[in-house]
Amino acid sequence: MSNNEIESNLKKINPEFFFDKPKEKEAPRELPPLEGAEMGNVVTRLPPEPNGYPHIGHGMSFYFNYYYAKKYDGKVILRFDDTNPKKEKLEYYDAIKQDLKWLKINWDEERNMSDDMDLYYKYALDLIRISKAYICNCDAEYVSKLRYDSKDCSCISNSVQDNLSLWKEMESADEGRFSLRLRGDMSSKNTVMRDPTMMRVVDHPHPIQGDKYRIWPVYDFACAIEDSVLGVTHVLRSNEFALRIELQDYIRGLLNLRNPKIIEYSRFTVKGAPTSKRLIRPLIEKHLVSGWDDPRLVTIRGLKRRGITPEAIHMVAEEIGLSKSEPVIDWSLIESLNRKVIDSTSDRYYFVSDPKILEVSNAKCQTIQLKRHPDYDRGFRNVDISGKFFISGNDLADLYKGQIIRLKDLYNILITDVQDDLVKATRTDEKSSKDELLKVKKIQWVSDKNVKVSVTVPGILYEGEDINPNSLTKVVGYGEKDIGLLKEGEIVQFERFGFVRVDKIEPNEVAVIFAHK
RNA sequence: GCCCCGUUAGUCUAGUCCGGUCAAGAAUGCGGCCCUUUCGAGGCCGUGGCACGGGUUCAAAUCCCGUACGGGGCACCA
Repeated sequence: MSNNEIESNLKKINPEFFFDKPKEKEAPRELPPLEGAEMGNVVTRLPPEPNGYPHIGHGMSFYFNYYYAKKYDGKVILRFDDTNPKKEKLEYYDAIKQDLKWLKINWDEERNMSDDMDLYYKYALDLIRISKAYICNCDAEYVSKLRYDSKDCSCISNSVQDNLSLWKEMESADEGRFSLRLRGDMSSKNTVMRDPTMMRVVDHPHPIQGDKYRIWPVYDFACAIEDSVLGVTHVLRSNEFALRIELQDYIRGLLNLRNPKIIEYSRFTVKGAPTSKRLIRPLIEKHLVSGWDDPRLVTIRGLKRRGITPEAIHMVAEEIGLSKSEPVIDWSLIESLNRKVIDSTSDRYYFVSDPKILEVSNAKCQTIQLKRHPDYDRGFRNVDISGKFFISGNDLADLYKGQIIRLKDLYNILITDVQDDLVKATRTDEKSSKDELLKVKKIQWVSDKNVKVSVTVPGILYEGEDINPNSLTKVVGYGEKDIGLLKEGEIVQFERFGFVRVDKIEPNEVAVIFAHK
């Protein structure tokens, strides 16, 4: 049989097989269902450490946890992981909450790990009593070496009584002298299981608890307990914690605590932007960026200042998903998603960079109305015009004598003279029929009643390993007068220039930050 | 060094557990066309990929072994 014969026979047997199925419009991307989630019974947590300002990576993580709590009609707990008094600062507790609110991520309950010190003490003593933890007085470096070699130190043979009395001693001991270590498994391939420290002395006031406590839990111990006693059902976190699941589950097992379901994903980065506090902090300290809200940074505050919206950040999270590979996204993705969010709500204004004078000889003084948005009804802006205009130097470069162009939304002009920074023209009705207008070059303009505008243009901070010294540039020009009436934080579009966010309104200048085209 | 996780178009992602419907995407980028008094938005079309090498099987992106590359862990940080 030839292929054609086979096909025609098959058509007789099952004609439906050959129908072209209509293309179904598939649903937009959505995060996958959460394993083991029951409606109304999901509890997640947002676990920031109050030691800096959150960046987009934290934002993703916050969003995932928030998203699933909402999706399953559950609860999300904001829990500050503040068990290292040396690193936490009071200002960050509040800053993080502000950033979360701006991100439109709400929480149902707020906690600090440091509120539960008594609980950690109780469980620490439980571990000692069941002989699953011991006080170790070896120095950190020595312990580290032994753990590396899977060897016990002699402290492991301390009796329960020894440990209980050493615990008392530890309460007033110098920092570094004693630690409480779990009896884990020294031969485990998973090095975090090799008798890790659970509690240690930190001789430093805590931003909330002050000097009340000197013995502090380490992350694994506090987290193992908190995730259980707070009723957390699902933990969504990045994979640097992957090896701690075994440890935290083991601790909970010893203490008869319930395990949450843990889901991991890789941390992601934005190309050319440092995406960790570890990398951002030195940039600030060396004044290579202006602060945590520098618009070149992908901190939440940096993104905000640049005009990226919370909705766009949510969309990025949904686009990336809980991926285990290591995504390196390009700014263009953020920009594209952000454009979708702001395009319909951004008023349009005219702005000319590198302004050059345009004189229109037979123009008359008048007030005209321009639409704030070409596609949506957002009202009008009034512009007073005379015969003197400013146009952008870029546009001037393409003009020539005898050319007819359109001052957008105004009228056509015939160019009569082009000099380095001056153009002369006369108003004309030529080429203004609908058909002709389609082909006529249209440029933005600003009347002589205008406002000075400076646009800060954030660029890529890193090119490969190297800092880009020209990552922040400035474009100055004139904008139509109403730009001076905008409010700080507003996002508008300068036509044929790009979207900008108003950063600061000063008496004689409006400072904006360029978001993207 | 040891251990864990990953590798699907330029980028991002679904599929991998339970092999065939996957010559695999609704994203983004790029190219083209349409629309538009913005180089924005919108619409349509196109471009382009299963890291590599073996094996198992009638059949492998999917299972097994190995290699390479990337990330993470081995803190009295989180």
